[in-house]
Amino acid sequence: MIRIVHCWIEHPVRKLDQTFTYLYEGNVERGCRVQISFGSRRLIGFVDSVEESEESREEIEARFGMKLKDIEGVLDEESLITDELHDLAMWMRDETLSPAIACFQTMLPGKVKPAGGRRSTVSERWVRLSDKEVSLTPKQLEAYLYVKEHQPLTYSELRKHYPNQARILIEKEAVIAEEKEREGKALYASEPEASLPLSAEQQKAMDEIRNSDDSVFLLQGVTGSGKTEIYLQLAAEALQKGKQVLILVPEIALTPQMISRVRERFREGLAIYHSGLSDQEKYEQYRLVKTRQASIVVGTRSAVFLPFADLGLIVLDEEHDASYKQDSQPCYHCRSVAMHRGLFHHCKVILGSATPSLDSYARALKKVYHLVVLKERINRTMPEVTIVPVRDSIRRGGSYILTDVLKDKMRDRLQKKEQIILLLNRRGYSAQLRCRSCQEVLKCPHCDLAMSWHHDIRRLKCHTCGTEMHTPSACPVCGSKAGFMSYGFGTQRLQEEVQKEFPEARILRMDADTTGRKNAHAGILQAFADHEADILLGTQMIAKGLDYPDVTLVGIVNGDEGLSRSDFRSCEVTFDLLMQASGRSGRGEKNGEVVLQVYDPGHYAVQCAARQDYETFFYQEMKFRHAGQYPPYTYLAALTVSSRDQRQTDRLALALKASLSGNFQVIGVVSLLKINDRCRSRILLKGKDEEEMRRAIRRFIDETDLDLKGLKIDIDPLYLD
DNA sequence: AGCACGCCGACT
DNA sequence: GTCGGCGTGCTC
Repeated sequence: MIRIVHCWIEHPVRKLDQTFTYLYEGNVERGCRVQISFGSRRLIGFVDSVEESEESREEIEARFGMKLKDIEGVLDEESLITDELHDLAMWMRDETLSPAIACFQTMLPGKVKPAGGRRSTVSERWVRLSDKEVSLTPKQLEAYLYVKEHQPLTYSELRKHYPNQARILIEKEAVIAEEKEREGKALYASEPEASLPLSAEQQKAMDEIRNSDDSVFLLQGVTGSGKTEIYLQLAAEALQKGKQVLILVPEIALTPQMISRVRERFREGLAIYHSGLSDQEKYEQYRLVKTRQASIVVGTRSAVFLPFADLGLIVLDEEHDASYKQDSQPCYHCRSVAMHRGLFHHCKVILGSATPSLDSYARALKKVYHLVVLKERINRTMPEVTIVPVRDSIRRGGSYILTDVLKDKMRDRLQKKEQIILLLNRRGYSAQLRCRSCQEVLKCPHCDLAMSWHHDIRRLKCHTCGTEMHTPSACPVCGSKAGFMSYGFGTQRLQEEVQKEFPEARILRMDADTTGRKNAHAGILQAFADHEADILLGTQMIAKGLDYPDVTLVGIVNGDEGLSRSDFRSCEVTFDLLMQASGRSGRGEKNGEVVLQVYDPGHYAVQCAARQDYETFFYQEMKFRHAGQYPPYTYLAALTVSSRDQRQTDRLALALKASLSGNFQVIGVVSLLKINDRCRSRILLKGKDEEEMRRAIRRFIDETDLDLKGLKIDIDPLYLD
């Protein structure tokens, strides 16, 4: 018998996004990686399907009308993916219009990706008793009995207890040592904590979800209303039925509280999965899920692809968060994938947020999702919000960084020994430098964006590509040596200002510059939780999820800066940020307060956030979206072309525009800013029928003979600038 | 993407 | 006469 094997080729080229047929006489199944020769090169293939045939090789080749090569070797004994995940990859290929192999690569942990990555897995030495009788010294006998009691155990653990005996036991063959693939350990609570009592409102929400036959729920609960407890109690029920649970969070480093609450609650194994893990660690967590040693997973976007066999619940916390969308190929949205998997497993999917995305809330109002609302905070108090117009402060000769109102309130809280969070959504010291002579902003040599001055390292940084450099002695535009003026301010400058104003205060700064090291997030947050500082100051990364009972004042320094962006979602993003950040205040016994320093105090995003009024914001923003025919009233698809050469970029973009037509608008070509030395141009499709736009793009890809490298397709893009 | 094959200009 | 330019096209 011979096997006819159809494989995807490890090649990200669009033209090669098809299966190629090989022959193999040994055993191989769908979802294994295979070594093949392709043209003159040796590549890895990923098996899509296998046909068993009794025909001769010649008969098969005649049937296919071509000569077929043999598979040179099989890399995996068992399939890396379930049939469900295989279908999911195919669905993603359709949905995101990206090559199948790119979908498989996204789904699998680095170690077992079809392409790239170090293949070898880390192994570990394990010891167990042999059945050989040998004479031992008393100390050796003690070690021998230790193995007997604790086996199987690792060699390194035996060495820890019996450093001098371990090797001799193996030499005497009293115990056998063998190498095994290293396994991860699931986390458990040895003594699970009891559920917290639910408020009447929580109980009602819980019952509504539990007793409904709907599959997708939008749980909208104001910050501090106790959504997590509902997740945990629903999870407990699913686990009790022997099912698995997936809890998705936007960014793992910022949710230590979520992890510890999940870990302390259940006796079942917990796996943690996020992009900060090394390939080996990811692989271990993946194995934990596959072997069902872990029944519950807390993870970020990529965790949605773990090989669950029997999911009982999927939770997507902070469902509006932009990090659920991958902005490189395949540009998938974790929310859609989660719902797709929920459908397959017949399990409930809970989308949770205080500020649902407009798209989700609109769907909930249309009853596509089942809307469940929590209106009250557990402690029944909402923070008191003060809007402070920065212009007034400037007009009166005050600071444009810290207004007097904010300073007074900070002084008051510091005196009471309560904690303060200050949010400024910009890193660095100053935002930009301008030439004193020609007034041009100093830009990154690789991107069309302003360089930011970082005072601590006395260098300029590009926040987009990471380039660092010294201040040039002459202006690169006009050549003048007149020097530069700084404009705008970032977290470093804010820290300096606050320290000047409150010399006694202990300040922690948290932004991309102070959290570069692994686990630096956790360290800073822990220090703040332990009251090692009075003020936590940082970028938007401190706006999400944190829960510190002694924080009674949150100051948002440049609250509405986001409104000046040109993106159609900028109001929504700003509103979310203000709401989320305000929610960090007054979560404990003491009443909380929030100060919003803004330039446009009348803007509806600011006004609604100050009143914690999601509904009014929603309807206002929907009017704006309707007027501009933006999502959720229409669907968008962004096609971005990039290359080193502006002319080449334009050529492909224009060809794209010329050949795309259908019942949708084609907007552009728009030239975007250069990033990392790549010129970029974009075309935007806007229409009522998403599938029709996909069909048109697919047709173009199939029929064009242009070189499509550098083309990024993003169906339903989140940001346009 | 590679790496063939392929059809025209300047050299020993 | 040949060496080699990189244009076009294929890879089971």
